[in-house]
Amino acid sequence: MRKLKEPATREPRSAATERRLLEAAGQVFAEKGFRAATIREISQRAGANIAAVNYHFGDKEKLYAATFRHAREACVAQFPLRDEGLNAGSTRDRLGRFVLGLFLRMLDIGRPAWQWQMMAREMIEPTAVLDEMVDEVIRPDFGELQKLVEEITGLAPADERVRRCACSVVGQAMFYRHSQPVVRRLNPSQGFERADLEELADHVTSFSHAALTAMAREGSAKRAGDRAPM
Amino acid sequence: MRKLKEPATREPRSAATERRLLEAAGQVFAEKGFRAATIREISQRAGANIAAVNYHFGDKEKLYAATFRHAREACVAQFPLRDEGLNAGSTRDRLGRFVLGLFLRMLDIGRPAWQWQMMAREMIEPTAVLDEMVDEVIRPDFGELQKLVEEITGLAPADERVRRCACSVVGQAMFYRHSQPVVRRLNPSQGFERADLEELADHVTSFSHAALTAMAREGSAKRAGDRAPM
DNA sequence: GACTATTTCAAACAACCGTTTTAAACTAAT
DNA sequence: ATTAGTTTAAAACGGTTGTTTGAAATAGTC
Repeated sequence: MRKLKEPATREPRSAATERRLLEAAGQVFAEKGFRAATIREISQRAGANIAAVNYHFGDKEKLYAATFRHAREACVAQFPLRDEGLNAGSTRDRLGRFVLGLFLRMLDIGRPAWQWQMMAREMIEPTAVLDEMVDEVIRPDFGELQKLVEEITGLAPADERVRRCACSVVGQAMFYRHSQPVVRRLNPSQGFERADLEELADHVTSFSHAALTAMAREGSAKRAGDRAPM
Repeated sequence: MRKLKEPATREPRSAATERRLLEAAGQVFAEKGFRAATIREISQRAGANIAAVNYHFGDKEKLYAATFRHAREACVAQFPLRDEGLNAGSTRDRLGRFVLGLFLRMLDIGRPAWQWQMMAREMIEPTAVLDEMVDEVIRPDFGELQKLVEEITGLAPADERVRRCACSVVGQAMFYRHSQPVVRRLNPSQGFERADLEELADHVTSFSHAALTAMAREGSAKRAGDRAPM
């Protein structure tokens, strides 16, 4: 049935078409969505035969899962949010780097543009690949942000306000991705080049930092008082 | 060809099926998306014939546009964000009412649940109905929020920070709608009942109000200085 | 009550989808 | 060169889609 020997030297033929297939599938899935995307168009863009998808990936769903995983790994590798070097500096600097990383992941023009479009589609019709992404990327990154919020506010880890503040930070950045068509219509002069993203990240950072430090003041007043952390 | 007289007394037969068709179409479009939704299922749920859609609305796209418009008008009528009575109280109270209104529009269980799912789809593949909604609903509501931000911060209307702050407020609330699958996975205990929405709105309000008042202090320091409002 | 316009119904149409099939082309080791 | 194994190619198969058709049923008017 299958080949038993695995030379593992290099994969010259089939691996190349698989890569072209993944690349084309990412673009088409992002543009059209899973249902509207056709294997015929994907194969055509990849310069492969119609049967190539079923031969290399089994069926359309498995191609979709493989494409999503491929995109996620490329994106995370390009813009890491948790790294040893990211723990240096003041809490304000660390927050700024986290927010800028979010913006670059989501909106940096160039290679991974269509990946977040697939992510947006998963928000509407979640499949198994979303669970995978939450477990392996989003939850750890979100935990890192929560720790940062705890440091700035002095709130206890179990305090629900920590999670809500982290949601507030992420939500501000996410808005420019998931509501981009509205943003572009409300403010056509808003650009999304690298410099624009740095400006937006700066705003979100100072906005959030101001809110967090204010919560630190009021939180410390309450912490000694009636509400006991769980 | 067509009827020339228009009695306009009442439309007993065809209007009823049109309404049932719109209702069913909203649910199916939200669940499956435009492409995956089938006229057969819509007609079946509405208790109408397969040809009814093409007879009453022309084709599938026109049914989609009509459905979106129908949903938008119902939602805006139920939760107005700009009203004479909403201008009373402190700026903090007005901000709180605006944010709570946003949450109720987006997440209040019951009737208009699927409408925002259609909105989310428009964010991915914008059509002409999005332009219509931006012009008639979003831009006026957003302008109201901008005026509120100007009052709290004391910034000039032309200052870009006003728009960015308004985006920060809206983005926090929008996060719980457009990233709801992620929120539910990150925090399964997060509820979306009326009481939960009020809690979330309270958090977003105080978070934003703190950031805005902080910006008011630093803004007034700068306003006397180098940067002149345009 | 007959006549006309409007609405509903069942059936069929052409087009497109994902998938399968079968054979040809290619690679690489004997 | 031959042979086995892997990859590509073209064509066809069911199945589903939006839309159209033409007749039956219903409403309103003289």
